[in-house]
Amino acid sequence: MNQFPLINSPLQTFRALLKSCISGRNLVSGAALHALYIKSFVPQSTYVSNHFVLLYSNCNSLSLANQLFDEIPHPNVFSYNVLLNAHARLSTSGDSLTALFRRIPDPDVVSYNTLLSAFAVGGWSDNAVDLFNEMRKRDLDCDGFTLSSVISSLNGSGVEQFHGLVMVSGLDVYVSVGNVLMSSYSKMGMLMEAERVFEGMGNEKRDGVSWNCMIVAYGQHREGLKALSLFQEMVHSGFDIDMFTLASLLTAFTSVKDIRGGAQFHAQLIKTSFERNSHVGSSLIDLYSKSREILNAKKVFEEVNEPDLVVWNTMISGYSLNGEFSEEGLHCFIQMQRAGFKPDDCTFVCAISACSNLSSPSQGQQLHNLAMKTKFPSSLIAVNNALISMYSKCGKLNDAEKIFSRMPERNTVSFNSMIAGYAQHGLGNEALDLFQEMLELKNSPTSITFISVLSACAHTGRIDEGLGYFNSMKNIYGIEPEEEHYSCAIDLLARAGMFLEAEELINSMPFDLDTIGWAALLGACRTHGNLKLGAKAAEELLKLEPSNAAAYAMLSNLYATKGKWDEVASVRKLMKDRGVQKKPGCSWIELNRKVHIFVADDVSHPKIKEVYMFLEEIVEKMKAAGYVPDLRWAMAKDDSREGELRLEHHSEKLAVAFGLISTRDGEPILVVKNLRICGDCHTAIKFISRITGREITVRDAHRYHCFREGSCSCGDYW
DNA sequence: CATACGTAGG
Repeated sequence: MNQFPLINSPLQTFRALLKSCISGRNLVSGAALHALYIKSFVPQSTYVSNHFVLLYSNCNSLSLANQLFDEIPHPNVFSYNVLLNAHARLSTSGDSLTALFRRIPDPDVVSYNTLLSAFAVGGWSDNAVDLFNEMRKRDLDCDGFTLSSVISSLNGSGVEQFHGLVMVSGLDVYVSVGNVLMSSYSKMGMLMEAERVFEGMGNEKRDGVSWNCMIVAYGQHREGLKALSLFQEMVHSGFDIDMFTLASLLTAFTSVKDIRGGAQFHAQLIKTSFERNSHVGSSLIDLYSKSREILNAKKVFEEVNEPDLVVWNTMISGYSLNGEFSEEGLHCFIQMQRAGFKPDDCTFVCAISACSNLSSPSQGQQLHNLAMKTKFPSSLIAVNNALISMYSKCGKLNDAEKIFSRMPERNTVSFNSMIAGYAQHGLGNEALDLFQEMLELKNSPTSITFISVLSACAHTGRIDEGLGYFNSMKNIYGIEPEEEHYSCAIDLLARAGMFLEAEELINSMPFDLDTIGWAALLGACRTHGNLKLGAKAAEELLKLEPSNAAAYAMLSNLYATKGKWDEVASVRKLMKDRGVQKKPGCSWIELNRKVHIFVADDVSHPKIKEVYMFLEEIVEKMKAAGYVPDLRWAMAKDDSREGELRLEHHSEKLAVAFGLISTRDGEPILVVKNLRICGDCHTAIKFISRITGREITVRDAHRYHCFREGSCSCGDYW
């Protein structure tokens, strides 16, 4: 029942009704009251008008709020503040907010706070700092709202100074200020300081958010157990759990890769009110995606009650993290828009990286165009970083460079992406030059930077330099080398034929070499004809991955190089006994937005006759130029026309031939292969590039090969 | 009458 006071004056009743419409976001009754108000003889007051602006703002109608504001005869600072808040919530442009703010004749602390919080949400930290300094210049007293917004906008930088300011001005009584200090310390990697703030608050000064912040902090520092026990303590102390608590705890499980723990916790949530919650849902989707359980992620996604933008973004990101589901990721991107959501910067980052996996430059280009038409609430930097990776992975290194050079602002990830692009394309010198530039510009390298740097050194044969960087990781930058870095270092040594040093490093490293490292060692042994170590590497690799067909192939190839045909046969038998199937190789090329796929000995493509004719002709020219088919790659024992034909019909040759006959003279082409390129094809395409004068890029499962005028960018290292 | 902290992603 409505409990309106009966004896009060009509005006009081009117105000009570209006307030109930505002808090209940009841646009229909509110608008009726508005009509009544205009028609009545009640004197129009700024106070009541402000309430109507608030009503329309709460009901998400910016245009009505604007319209009504313009009709207020004498707007006061409250009127402006309410309108400013409406704009902060419902519009995206930072400039228009500032313009509105500048129209306020005499802005008060709340005006400043409202704009500051909008800056914090939008990530415009420079604007926030400027505005904060302006406040202090005007001698306006800051309060807890001011500082929590400013500190939050800075993403942790300068947290110690602000902590000092908080203490001297006595603003530590505000819980939110303590909370944002904890988050900031955690973001800066200062877990101890965050804990100290949390301890200092004590249970009486904490709220639920304080606990949530601390759980998030433990997650950020890969302290899954501490996060879990803090959660239990929180429950014990009688604090209410909310969706943020649960989402943060799930994120902590994800950060320590504790899938079991996360899934167990998920099971406990089923049949609670949080089961279909969107915050919890997005954390679960992320947990399952990062554990390569994409089907479980999808299941959670389908069960979320009202998926919001974050949920959609997480799902798209999940698909592109699980590369083989990238197609689904793009599909999801389209469905999201059909469901009425406007993609934000994060959506584009995820969708663009799906295009990287698919090697689809045309879809990537489309997304690029679309992204450029969109005004993002936060900076473009992440989108540009994703575009750099996408264009390099799609073989369009020039476009990646264009993006990089035109970026108004770059961060470490930008450099990492561009350096990785150069390294993957075999442009070791360019990669290392950019690395130097990065250091000169005082961008700190990360562990990801060093993976590209080390592989660039390996491909350019810079052994000493590479080892120097490897050692500098820990000594200069305090970055502990991980499995991948050791694998790169092994690769570096082994490619140069320094097998003793490689073995020494393997024996002294703090963990076991991973599959990538053993594979690199095996590959190098094959190139250098090191039977003994190669056999050991193959053994170790097959212990870890008994069904790695490429490992058998490389080993049998190594034996074949040495003419050890009995061993070749026994490797093949072993493979057969274990039921290992060679993954069928396939190559594809995208022309005019259509993907053409070829497998070995293909007969299905409509133009296959022309393809074979072209190959027959060019092989004759190649032979005249000195090409000798390398039958070891045909799995054929002796010289035979059959083996030659089998080579001639490898999928990458078919795709290259099709690309050449379907494009204009001089146009570069890109072919993608699901496995590593075959050695004979590698030699053959070198010849083809010289004879046809074309630039042919092949992206295989491992790296890029850019063939130009008879040589390959990989320098025959692969 | 209005404003803050915490969930996804690069």
